[in-house]
Amino acid sequence: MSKPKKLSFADRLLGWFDVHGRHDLPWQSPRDAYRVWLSEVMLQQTQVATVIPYFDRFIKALPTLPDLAEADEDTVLALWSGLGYYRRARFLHAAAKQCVALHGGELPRDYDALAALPGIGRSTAGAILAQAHGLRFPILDGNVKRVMTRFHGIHGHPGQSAIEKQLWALADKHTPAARAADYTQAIMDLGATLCVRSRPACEECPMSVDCVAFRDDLTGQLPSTKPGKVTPTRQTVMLVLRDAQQRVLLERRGEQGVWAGLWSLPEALDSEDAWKAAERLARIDDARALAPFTHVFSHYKLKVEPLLFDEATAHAAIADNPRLRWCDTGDIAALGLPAPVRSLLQSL
DNA sequence: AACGCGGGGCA
DNA sequence: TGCCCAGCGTT
Repeated sequence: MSKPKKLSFADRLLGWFDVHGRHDLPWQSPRDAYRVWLSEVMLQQTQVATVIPYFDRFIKALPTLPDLAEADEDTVLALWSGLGYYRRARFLHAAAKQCVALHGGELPRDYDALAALPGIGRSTAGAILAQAHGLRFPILDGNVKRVMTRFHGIHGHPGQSAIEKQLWALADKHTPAARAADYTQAIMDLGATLCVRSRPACEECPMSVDCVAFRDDLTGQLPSTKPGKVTPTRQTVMLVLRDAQQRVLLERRGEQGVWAGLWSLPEALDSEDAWKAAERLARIDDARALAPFTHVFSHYKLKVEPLLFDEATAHAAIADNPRLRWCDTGDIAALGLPAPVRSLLQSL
């Protein structure tokens, strides 16, 4: 006796959808390509609840694709007003005109022709073909990405091309030949109502029995967040000139750029430059490298190599420079210093 | 205040 | 190819 065959991803999802899915969205009835297209473009940027009134208003004013093509741009933009991403409204308008000019006033049923229209990429083309015509095409919007990364336990930011490729393959694998329209709506509904970004409702989710993220308690880590931009690393040598009274020479930074206006240490590009710079500031004869450290800014990292010049004797000339001053510990406490510089000086 | 959203456009 | 952008909603 053979075991009962395990339900496929699509079958389980569709079973849930029939009971709990959304069946009364305005673009579901009547479900034509123009309405699906409009809803998809609006939904690229905005959630269902917000989209509905905009969709209703838009479709009432411009009920068919030729109506949109003939409308003037101001009308289209006015109907879009409040949704943001106005370039999409312009693409929508331009695509409608192209459909009138090239495709008999209808959206093409051919994937390549559809994806060639402005504002329609792979996912939107798939959604239109699946939802309006029941054709087996996958979609990969934010909902599907979230469901796939969690269900399969895919680590790595979905924006990375390798991850995205993997997600497309999984989205395609799970898309059934039968009920393609319902499946497309079902997976979006799952992502929008249960498999939400924070605090997903796994207890109610029909897919959790086979979901890797649920099994391994990873729903909080998946999908992986966008990695911080690879920040460039810059280097600097900070000069710690200390005189016989243990005072340190501080230099006020310029008004532009990082740490603007703060008191900091004189800097040099490298250790060779550091000697020259130090000799301009004081009479010195000995240097000792201190422990280097890296300071992280939002947009770059700064590797700091501090160089200590002890027993420095100030040149008379620098006394006249208001941007330079010899400070003892008490002075330093009262001045605005960048945190890493303060910390460096305290460690001396 | 930071992040995410699909697709287009640019290096 | 990878990256930046748009404008608003969500967290």
